[in-house]
Amino acid sequence: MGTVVGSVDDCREMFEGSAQTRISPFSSTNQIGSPVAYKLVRVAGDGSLVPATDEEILEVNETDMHIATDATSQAEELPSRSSQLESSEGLLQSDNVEPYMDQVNSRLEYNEEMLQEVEQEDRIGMIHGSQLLSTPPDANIQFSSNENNLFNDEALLQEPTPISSDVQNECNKAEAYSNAADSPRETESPAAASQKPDFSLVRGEICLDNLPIKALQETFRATFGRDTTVKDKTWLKRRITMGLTNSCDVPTTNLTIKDKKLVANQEKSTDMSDEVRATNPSGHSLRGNHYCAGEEFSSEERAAKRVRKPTKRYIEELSETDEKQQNDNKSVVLPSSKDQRLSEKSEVRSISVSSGKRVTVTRMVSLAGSEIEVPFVSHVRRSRPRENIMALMESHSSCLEAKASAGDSNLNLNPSQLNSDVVNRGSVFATSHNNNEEHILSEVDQDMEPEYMDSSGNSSDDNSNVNVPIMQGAGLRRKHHRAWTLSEVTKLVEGVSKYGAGKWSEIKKLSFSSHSYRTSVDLKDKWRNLLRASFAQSPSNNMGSLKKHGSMHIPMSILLQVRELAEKQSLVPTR
DNA sequence: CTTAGGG
DNA sequence: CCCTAAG
Repeated sequence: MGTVVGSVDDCREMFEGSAQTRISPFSSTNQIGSPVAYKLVRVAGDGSLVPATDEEILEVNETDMHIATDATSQAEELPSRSSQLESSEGLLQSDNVEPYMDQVNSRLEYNEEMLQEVEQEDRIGMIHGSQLLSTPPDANIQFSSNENNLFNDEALLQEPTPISSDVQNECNKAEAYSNAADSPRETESPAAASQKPDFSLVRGEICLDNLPIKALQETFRATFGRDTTVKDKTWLKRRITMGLTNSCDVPTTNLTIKDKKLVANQEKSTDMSDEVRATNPSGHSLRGNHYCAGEEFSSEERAAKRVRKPTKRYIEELSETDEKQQNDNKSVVLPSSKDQRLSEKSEVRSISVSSGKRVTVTRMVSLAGSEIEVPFVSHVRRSRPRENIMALMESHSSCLEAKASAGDSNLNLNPSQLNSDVVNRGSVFATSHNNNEEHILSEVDQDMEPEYMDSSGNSSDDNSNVNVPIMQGAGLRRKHHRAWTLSEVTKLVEGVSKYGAGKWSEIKKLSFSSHSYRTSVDLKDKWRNLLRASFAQSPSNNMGSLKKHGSMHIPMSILLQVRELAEKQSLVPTR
């Protein structure tokens, strides 16, 4: 439907050429790159699977599944799909994209049709069993066209604005979409098909238990289209099973596969149509979604004994894991102090409070070959570093399943990272000081804060609601935004008057000792803004109408002070 | 690490 | 706010 669909060869070419980074608005990035498409899904109440949005994926990345420990809230917060639909639609409207609605709706219907077709095909394929692979070539094309439509629809839903040039975002999105649109026919992505893996091994019913490692490896290759050197039988079986069933819900016990499905592993094809619409771009319900992969894993993990759970990161990095990992694991890189700054209390709270009793939350970490138990802590990286890391990783692996190198063992680069994180935050926990600290401090701030509130109504800033708004819609930037308080501004001004502009670290140390956040850079920036404001407003006092409504109205007194100081400083640069 | 500036 | 280049 208007979407350009490349032939299988095209897909392959794109795939091999690492075309993931290529972004074409309408030809739709064909991100079937990896032969294995892991779905990040959320399990709805009825057991059906709902694809994760890209935001969810990000969230999961960040918060991992520590939220999953809070089992009760999950159930409560679990939104029905219909409500998600509503919210998503409401979102659309509020985003002023009504013009798109008709189009979107029609497209959705269309997709439903397509999905049903696919479903049918799937059934046929199942009936014919071994003929799955010999399905007409156009079947693939049809499918991918469907997927492309999905992609576009989602794009419309989430981002009425033209596709951004943000490669990273795009990649994530692409991931999510490919996930959402993945057909029940899992491994049969065009790319995989083009590589013609030997499916003879994975067809029909297989009892992996009886296979020798060699055969398992073979099967692995057939399933994922790449070789593996892993010798762990259990691991192999799990991986293969997961690949075949396209699910992570793979108990270690029952490894029999029928028709590419785990026995008693109900498919979700019927939900596909819902999924199309249910993908909620809204950040609100994300709370409830956090556990998406979490619950499944955690519950399963218990049954799965010691088998390392395939977290998302694990899966992601497994592909690019290599021999060197062994060495890397030894050296635990301690996070920079910058990482620690801004250990958001919201995080801390969510762990210590929401999980109520501090159960010895531990998680298995495979380190240097053996698995160790470490205090469970989310490797949340709310602060910059995480993004940077991701960016770096992105630039290297660039979303696409990395080289076909297979993990040599259960461990990979992750544990080290994770571990360092754990160490870091673990100490924070031990000296649970940090948690209180901020609260106390913020109280201090509040005490001298019963000040005015302005149009933005934000004097509550600081301590309380720092919940980083999960900006849905366009701009995902601004990870943490704390509105500057009047008291803060005042402090800043007086700090500048005392120590002079430019002595940000001094000011921070002496006047902002209570505000853990607000780095010297922040102060500098704020001061710059204040200057700008103070000067922009003076020439003509009729600036009122032009003033931005969102920002705080800084009292004239302060503005005047600022200007005064500014002039003073400009005359005597250093003093 | 701290500043200064550009984005 | 974020990111970086420079002391």
